[in-house]
Amino acid sequence: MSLRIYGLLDCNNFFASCEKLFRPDLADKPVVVLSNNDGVVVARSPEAKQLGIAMGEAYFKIKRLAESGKIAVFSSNFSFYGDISNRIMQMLYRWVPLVEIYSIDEAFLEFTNLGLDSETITPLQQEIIVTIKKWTGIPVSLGLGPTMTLAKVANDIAKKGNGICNLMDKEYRNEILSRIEIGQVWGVGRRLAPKMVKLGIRTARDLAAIDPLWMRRELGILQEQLVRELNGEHCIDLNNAPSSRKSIQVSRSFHDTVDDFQTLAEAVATFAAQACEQARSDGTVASGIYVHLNTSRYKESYLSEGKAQGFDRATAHSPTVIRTALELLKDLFRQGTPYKKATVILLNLKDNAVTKSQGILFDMDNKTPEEHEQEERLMESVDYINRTMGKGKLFFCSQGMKQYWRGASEHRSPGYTTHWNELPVVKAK
DNA sequence: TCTGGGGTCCTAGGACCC
DNA sequence: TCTGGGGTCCTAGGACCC
Repeated sequence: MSLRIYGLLDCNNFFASCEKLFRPDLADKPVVVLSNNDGVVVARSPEAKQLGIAMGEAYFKIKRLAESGKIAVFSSNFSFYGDISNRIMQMLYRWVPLVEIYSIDEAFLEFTNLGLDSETITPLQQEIIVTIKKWTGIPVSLGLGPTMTLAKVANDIAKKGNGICNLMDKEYRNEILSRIEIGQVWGVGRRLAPKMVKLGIRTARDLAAIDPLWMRRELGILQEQLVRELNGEHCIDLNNAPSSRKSIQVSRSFHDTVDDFQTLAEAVATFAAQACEQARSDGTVASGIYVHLNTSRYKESYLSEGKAQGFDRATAHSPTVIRTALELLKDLFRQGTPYKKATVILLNLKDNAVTKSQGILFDMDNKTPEEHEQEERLMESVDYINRTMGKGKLFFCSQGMKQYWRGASEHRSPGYTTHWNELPVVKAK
């Protein structure tokens, strides 16, 4: 068994970098991207970071700066970012056969058994980040290590430096780990960090020095793995199978609180329909649905409750799912409550083809196979129309026309690469 | 003033079974 | 007084990630 080599590639300030792509005038200017509803900052260009704008800062706090033209502000434009992300992810297979797309802006790469040595690996790292920048315009960084956890650490270092870092060497690794605060380590969040500090673990190096079995008893199996991974012992494997997600979640915070049933029902119906559309496009069906409501987390009277319901037969049929969602909503709804957010989750998703083949045995919904067939064809037509005529052309009346719950998105950039009529235009002089 | 959205996995506890 | 010991399955909640 040869030593493993993992890489983590991460796009720098991804959303902000995307927004700069087709706006050369913003090349050296501070750019920030806002969350849904233009609520808070979710991405910042290096220039914006330098101005002291924090991640998660409320938009109203920097509105002045934006209006004076000191910073450029964008609402998030996920279909655009998703498209750029795809281009980058596809490129990675030029260099490695095994890729795990970890998030919209990150991927793990496996360099094991590619015949690389300490001489050849750095030039390859360099080639990857330079080529991606040249071909897509997005700056990326690439960290290497013998485990995925160490590749993550390496990436943190790479991002702060010249874009590459290699932690394969044990001595260098230990030196780096002693400079990484415990809360920075992948898998140590805001709850675990204080616990670890109490146990005297302040840096990643401290954590690596702990007896893994003791850690298992103290904090659990994941933390045991973490200790081993930091020591170069590989526990977590690349998951490069096509992702088969187990749930689909659609939720939104409302710009203003919502206290009437009708508005809430329209939102919940819309989320249910969106989730079903996603499931159908993945070829999956849900065994159940969960509806959740909550008021503002930051108010004293914080209320957060949800309810689940199974289906007689796993389904992605919008009308059925919407009906169930609205029944659950009726149960949950409390008159006079200022709701801030609603969530719909499709649970325990299964492959539609497999479910169908077993369907005859387990059907409990009293429908004939022909009726199921009909439902499916109807959904196919709806999806077809929405795909070709534009998203949301066809919808269910329970979703409502007014959709008061929808908030602001005032700074959305054009769909440069995803909408024909928003393509950038090259002007000839 | 405002304070995102979408996932995964583990753990603990109860029900139930042999 | 004593009133087994496991195992599985499910769910809710907590923790983490980006």
